[in-house]
Amino acid sequence: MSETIKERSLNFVEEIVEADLKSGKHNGRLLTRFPPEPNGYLHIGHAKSICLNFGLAQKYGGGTNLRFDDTNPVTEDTEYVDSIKNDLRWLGFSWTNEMYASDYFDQLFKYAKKLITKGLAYVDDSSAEEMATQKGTPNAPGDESPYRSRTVEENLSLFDGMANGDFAEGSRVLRAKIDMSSSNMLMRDPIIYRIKFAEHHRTGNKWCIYPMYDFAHGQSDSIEGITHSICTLEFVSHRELYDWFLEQLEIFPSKQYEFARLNLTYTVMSKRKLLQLVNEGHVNSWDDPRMPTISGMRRRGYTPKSIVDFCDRIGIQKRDNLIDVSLLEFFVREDLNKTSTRVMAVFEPLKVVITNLPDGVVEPCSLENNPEDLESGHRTVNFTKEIYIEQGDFMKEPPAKYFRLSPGKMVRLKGAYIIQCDEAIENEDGSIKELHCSYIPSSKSGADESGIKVKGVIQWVSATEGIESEIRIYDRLFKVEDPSSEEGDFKEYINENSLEVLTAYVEPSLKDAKPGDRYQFMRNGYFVPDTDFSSKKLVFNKTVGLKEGFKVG
RNA sequence: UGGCUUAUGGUGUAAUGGUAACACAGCGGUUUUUGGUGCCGUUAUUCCAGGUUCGAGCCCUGGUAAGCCAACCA
Repeated sequence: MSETIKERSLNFVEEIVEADLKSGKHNGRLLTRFPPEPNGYLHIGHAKSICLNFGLAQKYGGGTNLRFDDTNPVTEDTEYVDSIKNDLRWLGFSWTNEMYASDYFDQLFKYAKKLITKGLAYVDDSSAEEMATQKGTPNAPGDESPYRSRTVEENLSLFDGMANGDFAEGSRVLRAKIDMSSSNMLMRDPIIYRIKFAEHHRTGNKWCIYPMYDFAHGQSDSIEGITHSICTLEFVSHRELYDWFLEQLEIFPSKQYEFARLNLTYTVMSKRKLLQLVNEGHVNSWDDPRMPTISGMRRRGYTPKSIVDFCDRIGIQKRDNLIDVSLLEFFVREDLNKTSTRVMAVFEPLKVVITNLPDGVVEPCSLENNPEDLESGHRTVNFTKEIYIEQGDFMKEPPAKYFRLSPGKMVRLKGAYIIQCDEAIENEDGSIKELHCSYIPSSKSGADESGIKVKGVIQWVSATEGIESEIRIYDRLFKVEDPSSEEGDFKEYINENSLEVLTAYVEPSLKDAKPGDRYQFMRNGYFVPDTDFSSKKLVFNKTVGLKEGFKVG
């Protein structure tokens, strides 16, 4: 094979990085950052950003800081810090430094004073409503605040007063003095500090004033020496302000670049909406397997590799996108197909009596653990006189090309024998009660001398040795592709039937399943032990189904 | 009556002035002791109108459409 692997083309951020590296900017140093606010759990959209930021550093020999953007104590909590770090590690990334915007509160306070001293910031006593009016609209310029012309000395003293707790929450703010008629609303004297008598998860009660995002993020980047500060598209108009602060403060000129956030079909991706789903009980928790959170996907059975591969494939761009969830499912199937142990489970049992197998006989059968992995070995499953098969694997009057069981027809029981259906015993209502079949003794799997060729191979579970297990099957959370763009509230489009719980018979080996084990229930799908799993009560989550070929009806 | 950003098959991503390609999805075939996997094949694409050029998805002009911006959120 002499195929030349075509070099993967660069996305626009990589092009910028390569150009900067080539031109010797920052002496070839590269430092990115992943800046979550600790007010919610990470989701698949964050994974895109994580793969970009950490991936860039890995590819070009730089570093990535994990920085918690914790400037709003009202919504933030250490619980979220821990979950974010846990998710990041699980995805397989390690950060250069663990940082907190709150570590810079002292420095930020000094920066604010510097701005005041330069005549570029002032304390404003206007109410929120008054300031909103002053702001104007995107189509009309704003008006200057009556407090805009306070002296440097007065501003300095008032700002100290704010920090000392002399003023009531909401009574005063510090604003940058820029341009009330700018076409960019963010440049119309943005608020940079507000009073909040709230306990911060790290600084406790040290502060009662907290910087706004725009007065914290760029400066934090600058303090850390971040070379490429990558964020999502809604921050494009913040860039002008970002640059303005760093320039006026005369500090390290980090640069901001923006890419389009990820949207996935049949789900929502904003933390606000996900929080609503949790708080209003539409799902059970942040790590509910239906959630697009990293923790939910982990519990659902997604692998880190499948998520990283997905992020790699969707690329980085500036246009809005809505990615088909089937692409995500492709990557998890691709990974799980190679790595998961094959086992047998029956969800809708139909009893089969093997009439020519004597009572009490137990016939050990050897089954491959994974045909895709020759190292995975074999296990023994016992064949007994009474077994269960899937109801759908028998039809009294089968359609054309139906390869499973029907009166007089044969199928192979996976890893065991070929059986023939001799008689279907019916209940009074005409439904099938059980099947009487005979097995072909010379057809044992691996030693088949019968010469019989059958097209159908089905899974089965011994009725005497199989064990019961709870199975949780998940469907898409929403009934429409893009709930956020539909009329009305997104919650009107919730799929009420996204969770189905049933009881199945599974082969005995699953009693020893452990968290993190991954299984393919043959001819069905991929399943993982849930966090509720115990050897006394087996609980499996369905990650994703196998691709379906032939469909009856 | 503004500013900014974007526009390539059904979905997503390439093509960096020179044959519009790759993945997913779909469809068909083949292999198979999973109707899975693998392998092979196949359908379908440059928002519109002008312009520059030997040549335009790419450059220019003008439209159109979509997204973002008026939180003491990030």
